[in-house]
Amino acid sequence: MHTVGEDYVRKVILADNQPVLFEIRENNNNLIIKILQGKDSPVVENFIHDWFDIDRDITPFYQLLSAHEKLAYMSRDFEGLRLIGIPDLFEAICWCIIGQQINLTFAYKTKRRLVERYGTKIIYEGQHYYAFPSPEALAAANPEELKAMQFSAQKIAYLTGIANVFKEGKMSKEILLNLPDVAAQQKALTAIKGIGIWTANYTLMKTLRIPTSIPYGDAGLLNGLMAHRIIRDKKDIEGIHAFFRYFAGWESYLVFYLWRSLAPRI
DNA sequence: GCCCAGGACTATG
DNA sequence: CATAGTCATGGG
Repeated sequence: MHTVGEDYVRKVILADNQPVLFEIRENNNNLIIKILQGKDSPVVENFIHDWFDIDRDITPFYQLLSAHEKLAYMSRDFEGLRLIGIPDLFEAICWCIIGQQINLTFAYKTKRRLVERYGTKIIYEGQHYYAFPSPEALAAANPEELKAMQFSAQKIAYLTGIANVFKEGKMSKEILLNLPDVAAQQKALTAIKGIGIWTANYTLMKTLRIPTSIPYGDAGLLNGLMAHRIIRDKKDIEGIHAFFRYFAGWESYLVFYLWRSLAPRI
């Protein structure tokens, strides 16, 4: 979904239904945005603000983090890391479905096949860049092709079903934003086949950036808590809640940092 | 060969 | 409401 180089990242998004390829570089604590192909639009800058959570002051989180006996190292090792969001609700949900109960390496592999087959493509300097498939494209996908990409029959049904829900306008970011509270948003999401509480919370955390809506029970999260000896038993629900209480308001950031801690060290 | 993987659904007590 | 069985397949 994006290409990372030595000192840049490139990504395609749809702005007014037209693909735009942009590049971001860092220069003296500023981000330099360059449109490589397509039409410039405020949508691009807005997307980047949302994607990187640019407008948030994360110093309160760092105060909590650096005062924590087991996690203080993160404020140095991961200095400045922001919660990378998934601004597109449809993409966030699909990514959850793809990743459910399979290892991440395999999940990325199948997602890549999906994107390269049904996504919108831009070719720039011989390189191929893709935007995530639209609900329409995925709704029209051939189940046999999806099967060949190693999606299970269940996941094919979920993905195409959700694509149709979006295509028919029965679910959208706007619909979620107009609901009164998080409980109502969770309910609206889990009413859709294939979306359980884990997917609902992950999505609300990554797309709407609701700090308290985190995927409790997530395999990676539990592993992160175990690795840092914050809990000794994955069923220690009370221990997990007590830990998150200390980081009230920054729960989602904590989850993101714990996931980060599990990634291979460079 | 075995266990686990950034779960969800359905059936059953 | 809580638990068990099922799906499905790669990665370590």
